[in-house]
Amino acid sequence: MAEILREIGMIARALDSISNIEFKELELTKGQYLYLVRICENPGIIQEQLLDLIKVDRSTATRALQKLESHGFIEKMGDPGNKKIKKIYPTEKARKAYPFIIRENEHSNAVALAGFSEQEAVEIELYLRRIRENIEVDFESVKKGRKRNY
Amino acid sequence: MAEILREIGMIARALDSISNIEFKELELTKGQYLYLVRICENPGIIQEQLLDLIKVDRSTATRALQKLESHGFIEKMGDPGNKKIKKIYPTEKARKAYPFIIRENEHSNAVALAGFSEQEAVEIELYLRRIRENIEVDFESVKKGRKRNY
DNA sequence: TCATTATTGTTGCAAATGCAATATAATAAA
DNA sequence: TTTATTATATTGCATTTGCAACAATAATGA
Repeated sequence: MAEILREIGMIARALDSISNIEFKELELTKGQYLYLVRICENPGIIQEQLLDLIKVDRSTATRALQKLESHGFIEKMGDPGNKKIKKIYPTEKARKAYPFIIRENEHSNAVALAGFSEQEAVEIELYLRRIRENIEVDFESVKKGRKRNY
Repeated sequence: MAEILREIGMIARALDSISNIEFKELELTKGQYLYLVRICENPGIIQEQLLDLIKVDRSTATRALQKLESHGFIEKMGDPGNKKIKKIYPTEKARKAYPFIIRENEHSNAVALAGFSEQEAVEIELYLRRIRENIEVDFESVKKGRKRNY
């Protein structure tokens, strides 16, 4: 069987590291850009849905969002219809930062896919989506404490 | 242009999270399995080469290796011919843990590639290798402080 | 209805992470 | 040879990370 875990890990760590370094000039610290882009694209999203888009621990998200809020990037609003949830909205400051993040990400994406034909790029995107869909099932269940057998 | 960064990030975080949870029964804490497998497969490797195989910060690696050593998983030995480097070797304890890690990783790999034909699996492995080779150039240079233009 | 379970969110604490600065040895350059 | 530069490894410090435990509301079921 082809081995893809290590390559994916290397790529993800390298890309994340690059982004974290480059986003310091936006006064975003480690990991925050992940939340910021998704909140800008999904204003009113709640934390639990955000977890799904990012695949990170609940508590990590709570803390990251607290920091984003205290630094004026987002606002959390309670919902009168459902007191359990808090809807998250980007501030003007976040919307200002957004294009820079996207531009950086697009650049990294282009670097990553250098030498790929349009055809190949589409193909790998589809492959990755399938892999993500495959693995998120186990992620959910292991996070909930279920044991896998192997 | 196809967008692959987010999928890769989600997959990597999910897989890493699963592994970290599952390797607690080996008394390995977050991230340590990464180093352990590579040291078992490359006995005598030095930290600097390990960074290259993993894509992580120097200082993070130092600390992870210190912990692995203090917990009896590895040994670091100075080289008489080159006093700058320290060769890293797995202990018996590490070699005992190794097969479990591999088995878990192979399982995750199989889950990730569920529904892929042999042909597709090979194809994505090659794609990922190309992407990793593309991105590691930027990783090295950004880590060294060079600014990218975009 | 009322009890049980699931969902959503937060905190305590211990640990990992990573930038910046440092140290030391090896190599290159002057 | 002496100086400058590069390679390798470590540490200080501030921060993020994440399991476990908790809290509060909502949804389900008996």
